[in-house]
Amino acid sequence: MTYVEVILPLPLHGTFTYHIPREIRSQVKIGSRVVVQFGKKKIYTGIVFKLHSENRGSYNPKELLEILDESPVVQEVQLEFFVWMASYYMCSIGEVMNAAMPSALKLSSQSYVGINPEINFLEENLNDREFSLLSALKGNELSMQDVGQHLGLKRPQRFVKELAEKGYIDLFEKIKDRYQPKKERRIRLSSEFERELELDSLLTELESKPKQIEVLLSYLKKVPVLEDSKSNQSGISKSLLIKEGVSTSSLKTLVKKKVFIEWEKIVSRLEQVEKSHKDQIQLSAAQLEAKRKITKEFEAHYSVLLHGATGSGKTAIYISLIEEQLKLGKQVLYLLPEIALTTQIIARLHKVFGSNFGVYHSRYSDNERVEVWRKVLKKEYQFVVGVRSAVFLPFQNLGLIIIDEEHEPSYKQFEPAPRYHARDAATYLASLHHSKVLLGTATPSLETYQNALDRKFGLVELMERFGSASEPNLIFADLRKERKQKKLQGNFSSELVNAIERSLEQKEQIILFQNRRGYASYISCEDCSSIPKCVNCSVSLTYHQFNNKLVCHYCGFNQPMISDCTNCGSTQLKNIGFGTEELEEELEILFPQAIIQRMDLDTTRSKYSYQRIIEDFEDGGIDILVGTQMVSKGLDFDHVNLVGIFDTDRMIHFPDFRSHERAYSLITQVSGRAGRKSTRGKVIIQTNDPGHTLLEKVRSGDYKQFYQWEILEREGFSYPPFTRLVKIIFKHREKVISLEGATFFAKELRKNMGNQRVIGPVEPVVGKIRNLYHHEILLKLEKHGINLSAIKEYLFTCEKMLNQVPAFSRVGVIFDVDPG
DNA sequence: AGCACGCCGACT
DNA sequence: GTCGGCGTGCTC
Repeated sequence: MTYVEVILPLPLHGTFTYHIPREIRSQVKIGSRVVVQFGKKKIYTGIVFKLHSENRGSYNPKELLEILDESPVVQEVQLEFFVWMASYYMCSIGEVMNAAMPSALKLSSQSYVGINPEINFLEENLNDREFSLLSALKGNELSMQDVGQHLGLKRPQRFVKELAEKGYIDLFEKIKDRYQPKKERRIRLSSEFERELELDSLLTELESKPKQIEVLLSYLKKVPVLEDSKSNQSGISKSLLIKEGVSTSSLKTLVKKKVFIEWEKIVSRLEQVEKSHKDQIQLSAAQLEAKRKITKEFEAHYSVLLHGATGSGKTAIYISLIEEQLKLGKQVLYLLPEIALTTQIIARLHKVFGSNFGVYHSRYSDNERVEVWRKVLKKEYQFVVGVRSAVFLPFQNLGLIIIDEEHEPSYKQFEPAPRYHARDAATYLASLHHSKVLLGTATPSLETYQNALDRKFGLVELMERFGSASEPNLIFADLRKERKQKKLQGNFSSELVNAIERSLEQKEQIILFQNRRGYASYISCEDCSSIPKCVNCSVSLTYHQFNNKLVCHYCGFNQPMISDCTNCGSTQLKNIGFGTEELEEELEILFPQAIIQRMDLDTTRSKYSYQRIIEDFEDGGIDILVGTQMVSKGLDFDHVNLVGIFDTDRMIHFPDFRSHERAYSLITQVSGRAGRKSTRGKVIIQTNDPGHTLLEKVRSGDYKQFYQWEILEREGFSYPPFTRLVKIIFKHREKVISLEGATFFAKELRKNMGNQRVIGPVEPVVGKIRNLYHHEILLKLEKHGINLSAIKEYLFTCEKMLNQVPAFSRVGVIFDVDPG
């Protein structure tokens, strides 16, 4: 084997051939990381995909520079998974690699400049700029960016290249961001004082040095050296000892005297929790029955849908199934959407599994992710709970994948590629491992439910709420009526205001839900009705009160809040629409005595703020919690007896074929937060149209009724689950070119695929993002009797054709398979 | 993607 | 001249 095919983390199709130097030929293994040069200078980490002896391409392969791993960090099944994902979601395998691996595992190089030590130059021969750079480089290396900054040049390459040619400086590539193991300084007593006699004489010796005695006694208090000499071996962390308030300098002296030994130990960043055997889960009769049915259904199906009402205790069933798999020596992946992976659920799992499982979360740092990756690889973790990207972890023998809240749209990644759906990807992953898949939700996606009805998936229902919890009482507050009767107070119906009052009196807690999706409050001038817009995107700016700024939710552009209209100068500016901030403000006026807390992206930005709010709410430190989707999932509170839902109509009428499905599940999920224990909860849904069919279905509380109604709509308009969609997105700086490019593409598609299957091009709701104009084509493909991979090939051909037209050569094309 | 190269127009 | 701004082509 003289050549390797290497996957590089780039948006370029295919793998790249490199020659293996003879000396390292035996060490190259599939799945190991290697270091290669790609292009003129850039150095990347790639993954060995294949070994072979024939160089088929017309390229002259470069040499492999280095092998980073003795044993593979990527499993062969994973590579198979990568290949599938790249082809199904129409992206490069490099993009899959990029999404899959924590960045600390895929180092890349940066250009650096250093002084050439072999050359002596005369300062008087240098011009100002040369002198400036060379003095900055004395005993120093600078990155290309640093050079640019230092000299005030946007393109330092030109100048640097010239200097390098003169031989004054050296150019080299340096690898950045290597994984750093966490190190801890530890202290232990020198072993010669481990016995009583020596220790006594040491104490006598130190008699005149009270501070040092103090250090010693502090240590002995923490580490009982005499009683248990083994405890001295691992000693104590230095910072812990210092926290005891001992003098740092005395400790230093004692280390110098060799009384104490100080050393560095590599420690895990991951939380260590001891297993508490107290928390054996007890399943109720209904849960046991559901579990038995699941096991039964797995005999005939790979995938089973657990359709369980909110509050029916699905998690307990999962835990029980996970325990079974672990006993069989199988691995388990438990997927949760971002917002549902809370400290509550992690704490619950810790109680049962100790620290024997991994948590894979976006709040984790890259170094932490590498540690989880490595532990899965070494099989130290047989079980991982994680978000979307946890499907990429190096599992070797999965027995079960649980996808909780299966219907959640956040399982679909949109940017960047791969635009994968974690539920569907996990289902494929399971097939590679011959593993089972359990999908859990109270409100299944239409796709999944249809699969269940068609008996492609097993179906188990668990409709009984756990314990004494009862169904919440749903009340629809008619906003239109109240508006006529002038009973509305701001955004609050009298019905809701009264209910909040009662709850506050009863010392019960309240959750208010405001969905901001596709909608945000904006500013409008009352005189000329102009609206401040983002300079890069075609969206209105959202007003953020906490920092008094106008912010673009697409690109992050922001500007200070304006006091008068930029168009006509009028000071009559009006806040249109409302977000959580405005609700919070209104509440403060309506209920000045209540403690109100807002929970949304803005208030949960820092690492622990989310947790803090939840804990505060649990402890009763908050009366009213106002939030976005974050409050809808995975939180079990015992003292919430009222839930208020705002903005129902916008949810229902959002311009998207899934809006009904989304609205149904959101309302149902949020409602489930009410009355988890003993008391019957109340849910007030504010709407202008209480008679809407969707709300009728919500009221019935019967998912099947909703399904039967909505599935007809989908069939009638040929939407999923009856078809498969591919969205094709076109981007260009010029609006006309974007449109014309899309039109060209659509015409080509219609020629070969017929008029029926091709929709568009259309300008999306947000037509301009980051200064690029977007247009979209929607391709509707039948589920059966169609060669999907041939169509995908054809789409790539169309892309090439488009880019061959000089006018459209710069039109960016994105394929989004099964768009969200 | 990231980089080099080359062309152009705008400054001192 | 020299700089910054693009557009273009190429990478095993």
